[in-house]
Amino acid sequence: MPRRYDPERHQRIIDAAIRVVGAKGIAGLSHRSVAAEADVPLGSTTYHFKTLDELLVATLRQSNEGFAKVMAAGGAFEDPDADIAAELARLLGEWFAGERAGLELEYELYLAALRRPALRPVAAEWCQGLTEVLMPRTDPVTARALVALMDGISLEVLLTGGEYDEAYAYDVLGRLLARGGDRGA
Amino acid sequence: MPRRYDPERHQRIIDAAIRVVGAKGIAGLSHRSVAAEADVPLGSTTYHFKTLDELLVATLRQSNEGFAKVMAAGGAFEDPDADIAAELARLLGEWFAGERAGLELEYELYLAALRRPALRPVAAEWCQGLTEVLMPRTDPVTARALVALMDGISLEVLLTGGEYDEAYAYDVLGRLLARGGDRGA
DNA sequence: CATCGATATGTACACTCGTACGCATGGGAT
DNA sequence: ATCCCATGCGTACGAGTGTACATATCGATG
Repeated sequence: MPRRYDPERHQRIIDAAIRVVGAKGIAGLSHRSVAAEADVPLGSTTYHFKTLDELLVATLRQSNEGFAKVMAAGGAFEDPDADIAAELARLLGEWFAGERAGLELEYELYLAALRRPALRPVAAEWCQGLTEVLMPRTDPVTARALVALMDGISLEVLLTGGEYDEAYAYDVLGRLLARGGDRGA
Repeated sequence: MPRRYDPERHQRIIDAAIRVVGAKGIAGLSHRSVAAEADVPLGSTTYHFKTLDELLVATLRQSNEGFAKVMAAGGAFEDPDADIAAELARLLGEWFAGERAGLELEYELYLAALRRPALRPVAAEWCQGLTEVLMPRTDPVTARALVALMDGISLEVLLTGGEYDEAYAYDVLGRLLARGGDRGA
C-alpha cells in the first residue's frame, strides 16, 4: 500500500476535479467523486480541501492558467501589424474546434462565480488577465468590450447549441476596434 | 376544504420555484424546497412536474416572459429616431438598478442551459426573441452582436462584482451599430 | 345518481452528500 | 534516537434527495 507520502496528491486531486467537472458538471462534483477519480480515499480530499468551495477555487484557477497559456502561445498581440479582430476570431475558432467539453468546462467554472462569491476574485482575475493581454494594442475600454463580446459570442453558441461563425465574430469584433481610438465624437 | 381542487396550483408552484432559485440558487431547488415555498405537499410538485428539468424549463420560460414584458414596455424600438445604443444602455441600467437578485436569477436560469440540454431550446427562444425586438432597427448580424455584447457586459459586472457603467455600455454598443449598415469594407 | 379519470396527498425506500473524528504513519527537527 | 505533527486513511452519522406508489378526493360525464 505504498501510497504513503505522495507529495503530488494535492495536484492530482485538482486534476481529477477538472476531469469530474468536465464529465459531470459542477453539480456532479463532490468529495467522493473526485476521490474516486483521483484514486485516493475520501479522507484525503477533505484533508487537502476543507470545503468544496476551496476545491472549486483551485480548479477554476488551474483551468484559467491553461487558457492563459493558449492565449500567450497562439496570440501575437504585440505585433503592431497584426489584425487583432482576426486573431481573436481565429482563437475562438480554435477553441471551439477543440473538444467542446473543454470550453464548456471553462465556462461552467467561470459562470459558477455568479452564485459563489468565493469564485468571484478568480473570475475577476481571468477577466483582467485577458484584458491585459489585449492592452498593448488597445485602450482599456476597448479591451474590456472585446472580452465582453467574446464571452457573449461564446455563450450564444454554447447555450443555444449553435455553430460558431468565425466570419461573424471577425466582423463584429472589428466594429469594436474600428472606433477604439477616436472615442469622444 | 381549502386546498382541494386548486386550479392555479401549477402556476403557484412555478412562482415558488422562481422565489426559491432567487433565494438559494438552482442548487437549492428541489421538489421539497419548492413544495415548502409553495405551501403544497411534496406529492403535488412531483405530480405537476415529473422531473426537475421539467420544472426548470417552466421556470426559465416564465422568467423570460417577465423580461420580455419589460423590454416591450420600456423600449421604443420602432421609433426610427431613437438612439438604440442609448436605449439599450438605459435598459441595462434599469435592470441593474432594480434588485440585483432579479438579474442574477434570470442569468442563472439562462446559464444553466450550458449543462442542461433540456433548457437550451428555451435559452435559444430568449436569444431569438430579443434579437427580433431589435430587428426593426438593425440587420440580423448587428442584432445578434448587440445581444451578445449585452450579455457579456452584464456578466462582467455580475461575475466580478463590479459596478455597471452606463456610459461605457453606451459607447461600445454604439460602436457595433456604427458600422451596422455598411459592412463589407 | 353512479362511475371514472384527473388531481391531490402522505409515506416509504434507497441513495448520496458533507463533515467530523479517531487512528496510523513516517519525515524532519531536535 | 526520539519526538512531533503534517499527512494519510477509514468509518460513521445525520441530513437531504429523487422517485415510486397506494390511497383519498372531487368534477365531469353518462
